[in-house]
Amino acid sequence: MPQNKKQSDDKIARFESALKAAGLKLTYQRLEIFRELANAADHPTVEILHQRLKNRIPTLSLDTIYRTLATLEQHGLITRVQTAESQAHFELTIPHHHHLICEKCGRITDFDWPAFDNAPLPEKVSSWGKVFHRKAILHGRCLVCQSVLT
Amino acid sequence: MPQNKKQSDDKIARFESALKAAGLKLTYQRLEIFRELANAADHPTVEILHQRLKNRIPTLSLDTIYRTLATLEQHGLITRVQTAESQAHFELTIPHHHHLICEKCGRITDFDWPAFDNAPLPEKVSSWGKVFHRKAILHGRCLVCQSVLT
DNA sequence: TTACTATATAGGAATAATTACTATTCTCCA
DNA sequence: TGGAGAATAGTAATTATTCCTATATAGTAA
Repeated sequence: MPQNKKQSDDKIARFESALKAAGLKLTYQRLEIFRELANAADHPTVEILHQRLKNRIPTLSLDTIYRTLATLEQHGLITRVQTAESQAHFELTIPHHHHLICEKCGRITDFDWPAFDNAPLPEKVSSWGKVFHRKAILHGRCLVCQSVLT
Repeated sequence: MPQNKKQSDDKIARFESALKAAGLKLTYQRLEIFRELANAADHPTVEILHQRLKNRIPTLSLDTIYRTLATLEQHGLITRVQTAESQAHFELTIPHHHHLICEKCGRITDFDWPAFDNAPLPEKVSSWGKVFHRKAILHGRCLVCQSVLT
């Protein structure tokens, strides 16, 4: 899959220049944490990222992941996903995408909804203030969990 | 405001019968925690509820609030609000309402958006599974925070 | 390259939010 | 009104996250 490889390289390249532009140092840890998140189809937690990365980087500390994610979030490179769980989930910053959340397994799936992105907002909203981002979150049960009892 | 008083009584009455129907005991603490949440215009955290209630109920423990909210959430009477903060926020369960979140002060404001509630979902969603609830979350800056520097 | 300086990391300690434990109290029903 | 089971208060424990500090590293300039 040369196309996916190419896209992945693009992300890394953009990441590297974004770090430089922000005056942040390009460290092995930051690169690998970002790469892991970029390749993850799910929306991993800090703990999960640590599990996945410590094979490659045995000395990687949890604190570094927390710090790195916080730094990258501040610079808009990654986004903290809102869930009702106690552990925070993360994803690359991708505009205009929305979330399906299975209330049984908790998995978060991305989907696009251009009609929602472009729909006019209700009047009350303009009297509240200025909106920068909009997000749709759908809760339900995924096909896998529908086929499971209870 | 006899109308608001009436609505509040209605909520309490429905709450009491919901507890009975669920086989849960009607305790002073549960009633007051629910009442406080029902009257709150904001979306309080456990800590805030505790602050507000301990005037009336000095011995009320944090654990009771945590336990009570968890119980009421399990029975669908209240809802845990998804935010990026570490502390959980709660509200009465009210179908078809959405959230405006100010990225400066963090305050959560409710709004209605019937056009969103009734909009057709993208095709991909039906191949994912079955959707029970949909929610729109708008991030931006409220008028008060717009008038503040930085 | 090499040396320097400021930033980043590892590892462990500390904090914050939430949940568990247990003796006591209270609700509900007979 | 009494008794059984559920709920609470107070505290201890756990979980998620952040802080602290000595060491290591990246980026820069000679």
